[in-house]
Amino acid sequence: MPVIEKHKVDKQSDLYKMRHSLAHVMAQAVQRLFPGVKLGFGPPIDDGFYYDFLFPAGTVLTDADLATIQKEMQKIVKEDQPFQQEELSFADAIARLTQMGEPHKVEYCKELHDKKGFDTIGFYTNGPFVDMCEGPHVENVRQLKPDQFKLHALAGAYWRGDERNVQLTRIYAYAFPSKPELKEHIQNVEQAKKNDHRILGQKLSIYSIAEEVGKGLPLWLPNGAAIRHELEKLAYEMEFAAGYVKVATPIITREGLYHTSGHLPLYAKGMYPPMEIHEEAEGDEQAKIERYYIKPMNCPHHHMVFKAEKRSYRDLPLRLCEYGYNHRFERAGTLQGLTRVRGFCMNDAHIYVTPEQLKDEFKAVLELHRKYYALFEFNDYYLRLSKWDPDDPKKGDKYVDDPAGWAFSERIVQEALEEMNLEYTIEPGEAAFYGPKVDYEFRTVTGREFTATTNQLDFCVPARFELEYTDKDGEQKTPYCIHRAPLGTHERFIAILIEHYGGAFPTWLAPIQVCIVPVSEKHLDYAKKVESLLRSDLVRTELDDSNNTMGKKIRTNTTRKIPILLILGDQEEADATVTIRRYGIEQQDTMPLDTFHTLVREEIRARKHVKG
RNA sequence: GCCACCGUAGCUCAGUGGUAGAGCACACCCUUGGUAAGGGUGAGGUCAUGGGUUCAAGUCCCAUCGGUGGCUCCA
Repeated sequence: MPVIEKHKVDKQSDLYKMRHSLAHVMAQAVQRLFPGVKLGFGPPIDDGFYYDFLFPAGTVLTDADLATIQKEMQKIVKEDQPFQQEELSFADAIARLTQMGEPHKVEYCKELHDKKGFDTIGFYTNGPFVDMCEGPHVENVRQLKPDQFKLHALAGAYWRGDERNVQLTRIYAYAFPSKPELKEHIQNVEQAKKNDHRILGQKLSIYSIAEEVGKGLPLWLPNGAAIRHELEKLAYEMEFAAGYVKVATPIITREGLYHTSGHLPLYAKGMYPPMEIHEEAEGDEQAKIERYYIKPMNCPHHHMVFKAEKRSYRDLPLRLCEYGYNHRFERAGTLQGLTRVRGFCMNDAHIYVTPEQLKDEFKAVLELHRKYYALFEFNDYYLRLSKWDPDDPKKGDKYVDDPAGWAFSERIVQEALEEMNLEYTIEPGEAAFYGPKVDYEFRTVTGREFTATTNQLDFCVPARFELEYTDKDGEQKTPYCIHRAPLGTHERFIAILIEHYGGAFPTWLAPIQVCIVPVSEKHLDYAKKVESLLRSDLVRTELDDSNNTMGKKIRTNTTRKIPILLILGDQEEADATVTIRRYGIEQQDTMPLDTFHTLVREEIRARKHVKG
């Protein structure tokens, strides 16, 4: 099955031409307002376009300048500027770009010629503006509308995305065929912000990040901890059924282990610096220093668990699982809510297998994903198969040098995907150091894409740890290892869940599952009876005994998105019934307390999602 | 880390150099209510932190800390 193409762009579409042309108009406007500015790239993107500029030294662009540039653009599109295309020989192109004083364009032009084999280079001219460009464009800037675009963001962007290069100033703009479509997009962006896990996470008291604790180190409030508990329970049940065994390993560890694993020194910058323990050795002036690191991953520890006992082929597959707490020193600027943090808890497992078991076991992992994702009703994600890049000149630093191992591993993983009938993209050069991987990619409501879970085939590290099992023939052999984390980390996964459900969780996952609303204080005794009945059955129940009117209590607990409200008044108390009001469902229902008790228990057990 | 913006009560925010404000939330009182906001009273702030300019700084300047968006969707 199908290897799918991501980001397929129709360059001949009117939308593409329009956005691309507007990018040129923006560059022209910027040149008018800031003489001496140098150009970077300026492509159309999903919701508009951007252009990168290098401003003359001392010029700092601020948000206020965006409005000015926008106005200048609106003037330009009213002028009569036809787009004219021409093809220049490579030598002429270089001469022209040099004369224009565009160093970045010269660099890219050379690359097009030297590496991509272009003989001629395209240029587009509209009015006084000339750009090296493959097009296509609209015929005349008059076809562009002054109200179809909006400059909205200013950002630093390194030339070619490499921080060793000069930093350019990027201006982002939205652009759509018409003003109403632009307006709609802006409204959608606003709406999406309301489902942002950072907003809902605070509103629903799920997590908090305190400056005093540290950036990227979230505190889980009781509501968030309840969700974590449910995910761990789910994982335990699924993994237990699939033959996994749970292990537990420490958070700090002596440095030697990370030399064995290869994390040191290669991955050191991604780890918190070591703790040093100074020990006076007896009769020795020299103090010994022992270094401990906080673990960034669980694999070395699981390998040590494997090694703790003599293993036989009869023990395999050995599936060691742990919700392990890891810390990584992520760059400050990349941290974001729960999706990018420095401390996280991973739904990790390492599966040790013989070569014969490898494919089936990898398929079983993919099957586990399928079950989880069906339960959560996820549909907005895609799979990515990451391979090594044998043509990469720096492959020696990036990948273990074992072409046969790569060929075998990649074949196994790809066959597993095919046999599971899954769609995926292929990303050459994105593999892990020790093997190919299959990642599940999600998008946040704010449009940022990230890896939710990763599954890797490791044909290398077990040997570094000298992991062995005794095979049927009595020989000592090294197992393959599958690293997998279908539920990712609590942090990212709960961020996904918050946005996926818009904070309105299914009952089993909801931090508060049932909230009891007594009609008046007279009904508190009955309400307490119902509360303790449900709580004794582990239903997360809360009683709203506040001195508020009923309407207010319903409003308050509805805005908390609690899945089930129980209304208890004279009627219910007299008949030993409850009146159920579900989140997002108009229709109310009154039923005997016993019936409700059974119903809610079953709904939670079966992890049903009752929707309106 | 780098670029831009931001930081005022638990939360959302107003306050453009001259005595720190509102709504929600919270506490207490009245109200004892039948399906999305009953009424009253009160408490709560070294205006992120530190330094500077000024007769005077939440407001202007600098630094630090923290947050938000962005840092190859490539002519």
